[in-house]
Amino acid sequence: MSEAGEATRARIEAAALRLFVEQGVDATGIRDIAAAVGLSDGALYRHYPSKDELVWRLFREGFEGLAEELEHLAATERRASRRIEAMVRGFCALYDADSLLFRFLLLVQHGQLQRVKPGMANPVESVRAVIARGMKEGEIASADPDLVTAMVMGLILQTATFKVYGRIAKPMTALAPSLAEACRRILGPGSREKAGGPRKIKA
Amino acid sequence: MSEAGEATRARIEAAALRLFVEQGVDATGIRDIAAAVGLSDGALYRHYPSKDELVWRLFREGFEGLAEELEHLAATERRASRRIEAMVRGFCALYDADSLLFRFLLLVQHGQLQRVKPGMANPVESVRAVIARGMKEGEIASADPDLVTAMVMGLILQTATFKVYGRIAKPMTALAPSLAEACRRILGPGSREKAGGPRKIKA
Amino acid sequence: MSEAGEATRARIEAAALRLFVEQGVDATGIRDIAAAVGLSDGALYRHYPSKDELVWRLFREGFEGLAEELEHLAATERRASRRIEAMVRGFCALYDADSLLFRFLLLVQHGQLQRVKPGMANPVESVRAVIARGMKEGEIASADPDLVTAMVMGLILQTATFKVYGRIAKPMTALAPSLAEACRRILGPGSREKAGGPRKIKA
Amino acid sequence: MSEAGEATRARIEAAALRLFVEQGVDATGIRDIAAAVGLSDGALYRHYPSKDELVWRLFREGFEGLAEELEHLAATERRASRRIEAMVRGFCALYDADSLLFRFLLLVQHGQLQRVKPGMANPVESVRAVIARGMKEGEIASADPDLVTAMVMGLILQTATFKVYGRIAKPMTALAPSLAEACRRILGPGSREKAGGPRKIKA
DNA sequence: CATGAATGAGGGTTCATTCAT
DNA sequence: TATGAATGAACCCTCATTCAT
Repeated sequence: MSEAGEATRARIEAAALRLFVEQGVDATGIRDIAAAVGLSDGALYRHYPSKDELVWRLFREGFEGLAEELEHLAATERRASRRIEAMVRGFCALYDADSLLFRFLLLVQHGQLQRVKPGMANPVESVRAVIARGMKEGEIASADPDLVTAMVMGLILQTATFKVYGRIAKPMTALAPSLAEACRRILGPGSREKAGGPRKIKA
Repeated sequence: MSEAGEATRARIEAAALRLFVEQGVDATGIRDIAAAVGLSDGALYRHYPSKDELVWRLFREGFEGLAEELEHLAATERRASRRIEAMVRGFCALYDADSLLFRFLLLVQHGQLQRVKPGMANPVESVRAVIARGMKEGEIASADPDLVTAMVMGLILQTATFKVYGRIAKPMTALAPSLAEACRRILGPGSREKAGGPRKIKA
Repeated sequence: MSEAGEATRARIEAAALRLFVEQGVDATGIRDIAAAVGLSDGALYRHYPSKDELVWRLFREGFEGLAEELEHLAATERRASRRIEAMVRGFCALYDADSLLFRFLLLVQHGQLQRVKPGMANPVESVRAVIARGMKEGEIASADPDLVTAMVMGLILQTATFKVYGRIAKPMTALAPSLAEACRRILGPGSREKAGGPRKIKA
Repeated sequence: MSEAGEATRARIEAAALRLFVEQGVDATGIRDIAAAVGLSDGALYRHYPSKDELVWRLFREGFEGLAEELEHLAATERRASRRIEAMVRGFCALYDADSLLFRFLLLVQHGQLQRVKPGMANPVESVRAVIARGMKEGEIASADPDLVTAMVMGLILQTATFKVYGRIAKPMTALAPSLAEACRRILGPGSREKAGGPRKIKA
């Protein structure tokens, strides 16, 4: 009972994710998903109360899962620069392992972000927390943490986006060192670093 | 006729842009736009052959207009680093002047980018061209130009996105110096620069 | 414009009323109505925002129209017994002229009555008002006006219902004198009437 | 099995009756009923072959049960006027004891009456038989028995309906004497009664 | 007996688009 | 040009019913 239900649910999620990414959410009908899974339309409603809810759950799982993974990654390191690097590498590995999920996240974020509640695990907050802490502890140059977070995330996400559109062919994992180095430069050395490095970004 | 037609068309575009950004493209009906302009539904078809076409024209105008503006900006400077800075400042100024347009571009890009033909003016190509040329001429550290383009653009675009969601309050113009500085760091010094700067990004 | 719209609306109402009575409201689809009018399904929504609203408007028009007619009828007479008689005769005439409307009212009342707002014209209130006034002015035997209203209305409505089911063949108009006489008996003589008549109903 | 089956069936009927009255038959799904009883949807089909059948059996049981009760009541008395009074009192007592059943009967009658076959016990026929016999035996004024039946029944049913809608607060039992008195007046004295009473209704 | 996943027809409704006026 | 009635396909969803477990 639970077994068959679970399996069906997983197949629905996989099919929905793929179709949403391939055709867009609005262009993908509940019937398309059902047909892809080999089910009738009505059957989907045993597993999800509505299409909106299906989209939201897919988004939420990926969104929160990513945040938790990033936080886990950050927790494995003690210095800010190493934390960032771990997160960058981790993200790249996740992307290569399941790019569909990230393309979906990228695709629907504008519609779903407003449903994200303050208490939820949130990758943006995860990154921001590492950066803000690094600034406070003097390992990262002081600056507006939101701006720096935006820049660091944009770096990564736009690279992933370029991959989606075929502008970049290499796997993200191969680019991880370069992305990490770019992050390092943007973050700059904190006050506790030895002098002589590049000046910080203030903003 | 042309005069009144032009004016009507401008009002349609303005209303459509606003509604598309506020509610999403699919959630905005032809009737919503017509009502916002004070027209009946059928009347819109005097000006645009279809909703898809309206979206595409809006996208294309903004997309090509941005590319042309960026190229114009780049042409005002002779050194790569100055070109980049001019483009960053120019983009920020444009964003502050008409953020709706950029939000629209950000919103619909995933659906429209595939319609962009090679010959069209393209902001990504504009940025990439400046970067590639800077590399060839030794003003920018050699690296994969696509990767560097992605990183530079991501920097800017994600910051703009953060603004959209209220994470960042300052106008983009105020952030332009910081964004330009970040770009400079990512691009690194070329082989013709004096030694002692940070190492280049290779990727 | 208005002309064609009005005409279509009238045809929709007539078809809907007939189908609702023939098959029941829930068993009648929007498509059935559209087909009966020779329209496509979507076209109905230019005239009515929803099926529920169509039902409600039909009910409301009939309900309020009946109330107004009854009040008009009552206003033509000065003595309570004559008022009642006028209302009974009037109702019977209306029924014979448009039995579909009354069958519809009878059919959907249980679902629509809760939407009736206190301020609305209401046939029950109209009848009750005449009865209550007759009691106050001593022309009708004092009793619980709600109970008496129920009895008087039930008299009439159940007769109409019997007609619907074919138990009674004669037109309501032919039965009006008998119905009026029955009402008279139920209402009884007021304190101002001469003695010797039947005793009043107290309840 | 029979024992548990019987109990389950009773719980299903009680839940169905309540939900049908509260929400309407069409608005009440098989799932609502199942959930109210603590069963799964499919399980109901062990007890009833279809929803229509469930509705019909509920109606039939109440309809025939009422007829039988009325006939039993009528059989306890020998004079027509006493018979009517007994039926009125009996109906009122039944209503107060199980108003849900009568509300259900009132609610679904328009849809179910056409399934009533001539041979079935039928409260309308029961009442009509008493009235017709009373006329034949000279205890009730001669008139169209169907009309008189309609009037008598309407008297009672509309009062019950008013109770449903809160227009009348007292229990039906308390109103029984008034209702009986009203019936007496409508029926009038037969030819065997002493002179001087009110004239008969002819119709 | 009971479960709950699945069916599939049908529900009301929306919407881009057309066209007579 | 502009209107708004009309189209018709497609949408998401509900629901009575069936059936393997």
